[in-house]
Amino acid sequence: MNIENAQVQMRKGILEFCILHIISRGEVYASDMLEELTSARIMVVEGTLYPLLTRLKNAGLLDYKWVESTSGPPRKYYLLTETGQASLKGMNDTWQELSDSVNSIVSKTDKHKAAINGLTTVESPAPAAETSPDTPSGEN
Amino acid sequence: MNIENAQVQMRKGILEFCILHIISRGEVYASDMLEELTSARIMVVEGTLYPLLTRLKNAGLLDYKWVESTSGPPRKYYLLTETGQASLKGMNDTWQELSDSVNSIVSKTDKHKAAINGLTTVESPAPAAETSPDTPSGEN
DNA sequence: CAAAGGTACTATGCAATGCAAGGTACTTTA
DNA sequence: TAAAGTACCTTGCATTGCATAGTACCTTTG
Repeated sequence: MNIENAQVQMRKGILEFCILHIISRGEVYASDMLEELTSARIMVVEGTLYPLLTRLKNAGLLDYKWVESTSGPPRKYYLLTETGQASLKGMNDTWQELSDSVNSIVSKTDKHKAAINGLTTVESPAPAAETSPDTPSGEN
Repeated sequence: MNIENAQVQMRKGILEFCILHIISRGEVYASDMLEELTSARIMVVEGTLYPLLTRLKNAGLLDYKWVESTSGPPRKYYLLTETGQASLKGMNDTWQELSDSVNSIVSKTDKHKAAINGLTTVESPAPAAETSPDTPSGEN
């Protein structure tokens, strides 16, 4: 997949985790969540956030209350339910383990490159590998 | 989503990234990739890995060659194409930025909890929030 | 030599989430 | 009163990881 698509795919599961974190700090409405995601360089828009909030509400992880605004329509302020807090605890572990796993693989590659280059950190292109024609069975 | 599903969702995009890293170190076949994923605590099975390898091959990121085995059927040894190497470079940045984003959000929450608890690091349960009845419009 | 076991690989439909695009509704301003 | 700003909603689609069932080759055993 191309880089943009890779970014989309890598956000799956992550966005919910981030949202639960943001809401866990106290009641907050959608626009504030978007601001914080943007400042953390996770670029999402309302069309992504509202369906996610609805899904989390329906799954029992969130509750909300309407609050009148002094400058526009009323707003939904969200907070975590106890289910949501429990879910967030679990996802903390999930994220930590996944992140450790990925970083251990990445650092093995970096060490491998360092070893090949005699401890220099300059990356040199690997020699192009020859592709032999398929043998036992045809192209899949 | 529950924790197991969260793990599945969080792997989207990540698995390809890990596979590209593993293959970037030199030609390798599927069973070795599975071993390394397992040792990094990313538990996948053949039914997940082979379709991914096929997809990456079809996308031009990988090549393979058949190699006779001394103890079973022939094996496909995979290596990255130049496209695959370029893709991996891009995904390094994608992963790094996403990881930094998530960790910044997570650490903001931790600081918030520490502030609430008067700089102790012991987590205490947040008081359950009251949910008011819906007001301007019905339940979504 | 045939059957069984081990190993390697293939194919495919499904579940689930993030996304894009179009939309409604309330409040404020001109 | 209409336009602009703000807040929220809906829905179909793209994509990947997964589970399951399957094929095929090689080695070992009977």
